[in-house]
Amino acid sequence: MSISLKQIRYFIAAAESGRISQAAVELNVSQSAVTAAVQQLETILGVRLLERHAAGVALTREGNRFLLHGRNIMAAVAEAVREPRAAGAAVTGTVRVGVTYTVSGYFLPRHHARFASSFPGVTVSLFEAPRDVIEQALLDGALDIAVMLVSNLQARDALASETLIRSRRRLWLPAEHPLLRQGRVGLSDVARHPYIMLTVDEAGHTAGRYWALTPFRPEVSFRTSSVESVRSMVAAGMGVTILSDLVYRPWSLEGQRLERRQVEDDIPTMDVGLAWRADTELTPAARTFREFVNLACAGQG
Amino acid sequence: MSISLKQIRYFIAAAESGRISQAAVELNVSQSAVTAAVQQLETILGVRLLERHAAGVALTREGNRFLLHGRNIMAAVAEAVREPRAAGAAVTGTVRVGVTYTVSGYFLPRHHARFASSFPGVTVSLFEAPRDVIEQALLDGALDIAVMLVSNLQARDALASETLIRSRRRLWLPAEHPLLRQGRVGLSDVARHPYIMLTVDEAGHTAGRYWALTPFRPEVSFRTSSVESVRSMVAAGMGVTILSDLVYRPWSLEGQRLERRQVEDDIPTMDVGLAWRADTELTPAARTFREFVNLACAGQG
DNA sequence: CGAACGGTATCGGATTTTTCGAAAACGGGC
DNA sequence: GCCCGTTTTCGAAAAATCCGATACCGTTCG
Repeated sequence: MSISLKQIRYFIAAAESGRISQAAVELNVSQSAVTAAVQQLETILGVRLLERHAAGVALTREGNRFLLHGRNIMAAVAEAVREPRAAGAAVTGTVRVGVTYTVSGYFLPRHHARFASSFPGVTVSLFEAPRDVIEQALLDGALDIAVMLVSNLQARDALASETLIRSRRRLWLPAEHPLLRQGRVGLSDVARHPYIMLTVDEAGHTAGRYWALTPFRPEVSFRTSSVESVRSMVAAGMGVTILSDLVYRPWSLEGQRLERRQVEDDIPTMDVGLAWRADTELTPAARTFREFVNLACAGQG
Repeated sequence: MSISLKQIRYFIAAAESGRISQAAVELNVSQSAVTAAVQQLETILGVRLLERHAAGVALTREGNRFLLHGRNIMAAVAEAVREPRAAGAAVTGTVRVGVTYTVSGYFLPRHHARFASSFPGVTVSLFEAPRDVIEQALLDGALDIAVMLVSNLQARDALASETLIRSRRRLWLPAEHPLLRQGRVGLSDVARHPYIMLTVDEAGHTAGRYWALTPFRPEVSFRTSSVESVRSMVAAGMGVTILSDLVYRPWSLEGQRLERRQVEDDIPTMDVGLAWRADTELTPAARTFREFVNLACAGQG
């Protein structure tokens, strides 16, 4: 049997009032219904959520934690039900969106078609460029909004930004690589193998930041601006690399397998997000775009 | 009748496979069950979610939108069910938390007791100070993490941060104020009335930023570092102010009523969030604290 | 020490909801 | 105009939920 919203609603009421019988009154159901709902929840989760006392019930640690989750779920449901009628049929206009390399290939495509069908009146005009060009275009007013790696953002004062997803960077290896069999893998181990360096989206610069915290340096054997090329070279055993899960695929174009491993050292995540000019209001079309992408990325951050 | 998780699950399956009958097979239920679930959903929401064609079903605009919400809900549920057993009973240690004025009075109390009971092994050591002092303490390693107004953060390179909640800033007015009856209210209107300026948490500096975008200036009649005092003075009709919803209460300490109105001009939100030193890993206790506060604030941002 | 009290757990029966399978209606494509 | 795959409809069967009464348990008070 599976969890249900009713169980969550009853549990929240019981937790908040501190008495099952009181919660039952507030919910306009019988006390036994609330008791049963909480018990079902406890059975499914395999945890005791409430401590039963003579004076009522109190939350256990796990109950406390689940209460937070439960409230989030109910909030998400309320948001979903909240006037789905006004689904922006009326919004029209053009939104000029700047994107960087990684974003245009690996992030935006998932959402683009969906946005177009949700908002037929809004035209998305895409513009791919390096980070600095996009920042300037935003400041000049040539772009309304940008989807980019916000961790690389420079003009933090003049541009507002928000993070949409965080993608973990991990070590990419060919199948049968010795590091796959090793217990722990750190940057010191990576430094002993040829390294394929990606050069787009300031990947080299980012890599420099976390390598700089160690005494080691990657032994770069090849630099390329193509992720497909990185995959092929790693799969062919010509080197290893560290890149984000967002651009990872288990197969190279030639069909050879790629493996992936967590690195012990602390490597920052790759943060994809939105940026726009801070001191001007977004156009209606841009605001719509922002809301949509936010919604589409919620709950997978 | 109310929405249920089953309906959402069935709808998502139908939307993804594009055929109700196919979705039914995947869900191991009959076609009619899926049909009924989608219809119930459509009835409750008052919107058509799927277009029925001879070849199957396609999402409407509203269906598209609801699909995103539905996925978020299911993700939230999955997260809630995911091993609630390991609810950090084992985590022990001390986390040194820096807070600024607004946070310590209006944000943290809600979560503090709850955190303490969820993680009895973790001691929270609180330290209230102005923003600049806290930033320095983070950099010095005297604090593990801080809860503060991240929009005011200065050391953006050395400190990592994330936003927890955004609180809208609105105009506070005494009951029966003429601006309450006016159609639209902008900063130009506010400038014509005496203004009570709060001086804590760089509120004055923040206010300066959005006033600077207009030709108007607030006619400051009084400056204070006490929010209670602001409330009392506004309630008594001695002036108006613009402050965030987080610190708003409908009554002053004397029991007089306060009203609140949206301002036409674009006023930035007050963003409460976490900050910590970027180049060192969080301690286990600090990580626990971070995860907890994130969870507690999800779905109300 | 025992009875009264306030609370939760349990149980059987009634009710509501959900599900199923078959048949009917629908819409394109040939 | 008919065929095919699909969705909708419908009544009966199954499942679940709910209720109310009762049993139970710990505290408090006489």
